[in-house]
Amino acid sequence: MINYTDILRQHNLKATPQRLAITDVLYVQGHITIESLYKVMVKKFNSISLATIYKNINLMLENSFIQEVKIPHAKSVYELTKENHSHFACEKCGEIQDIIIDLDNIINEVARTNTFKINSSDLVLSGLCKNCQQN
Amino acid sequence: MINYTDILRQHNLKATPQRLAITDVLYVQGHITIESLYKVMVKKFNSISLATIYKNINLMLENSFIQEVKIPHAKSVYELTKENHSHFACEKCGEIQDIIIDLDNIINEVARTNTFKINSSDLVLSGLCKNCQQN
DNA sequence: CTGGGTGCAAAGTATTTGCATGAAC
DNA sequence: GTTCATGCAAATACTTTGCACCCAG
Repeated sequence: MINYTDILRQHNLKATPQRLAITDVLYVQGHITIESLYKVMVKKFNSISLATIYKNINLMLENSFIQEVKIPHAKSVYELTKENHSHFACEKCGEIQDIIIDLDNIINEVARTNTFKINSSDLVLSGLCKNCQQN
Repeated sequence: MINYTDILRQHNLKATPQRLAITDVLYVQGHITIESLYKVMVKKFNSISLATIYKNINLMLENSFIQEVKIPHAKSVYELTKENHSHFACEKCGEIQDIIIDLDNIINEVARTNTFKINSSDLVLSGLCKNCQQN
């Protein structure tokens, strides 16, 4: 388990056991829904409340400590903020994978042929993961 | 106003005035949230209920007659199904624009270097539209 | 000690469901 | 006439808020 105490403090968040556990879960799982996060957290803190989950997720989002990823036809997942990347979502099992895709050429091309200024891009590819192709 | 009666019937949906109005609004507006759609519909049918909006949106989604577009940091919008395209979302005024981007090369490249099979892609670019860059 | 965090309960918002009436076909 | 849609009200799901108590710093 990575020590996120200092990182939380840099984001002006007290390093409570609940928050350390949330960051640890995010680190280990990579991507997780609110519902699954709550289920995992209840195992560690049997009296934790959903309100605590929501409050912390929202604080961490405001801080850009984590990011929300909106998945077509599924619930949003949350992940620790890292360098730009895209996502693959398995339509059958729901697994989410990070994928590194260089979108710079595309974004530059779009910027050149349009009147708007692009600040960020969100790409989700959907399909079947290796396991789900076979079963 | 385009006549969507036959198209609705092809999707096994009765062509009620409410449904024709929803399709017309989607056609004219391009992209709309549930909330805005409801406000527009109330002007046309003063006793329409939100339940009718949701039931019809859900039916049309199941039919692939319309699509949901999930926008980062904003509410989902709905649009009539058309050929593959991506979206631009203005972070300031919320305007959504369709953009045609050829992602085939990228998707082929990703498919070649990964173990999953890709069925669809959802790309949303965010930034500032022409107007919002100036004001 | 002090300020912020947690957990509970209640409130608020979003969405779905059941059912009687009414309209499409 | 039959089937399905609408609109209302109630139910469910999801998320936020207020507050008393508690813990990190």
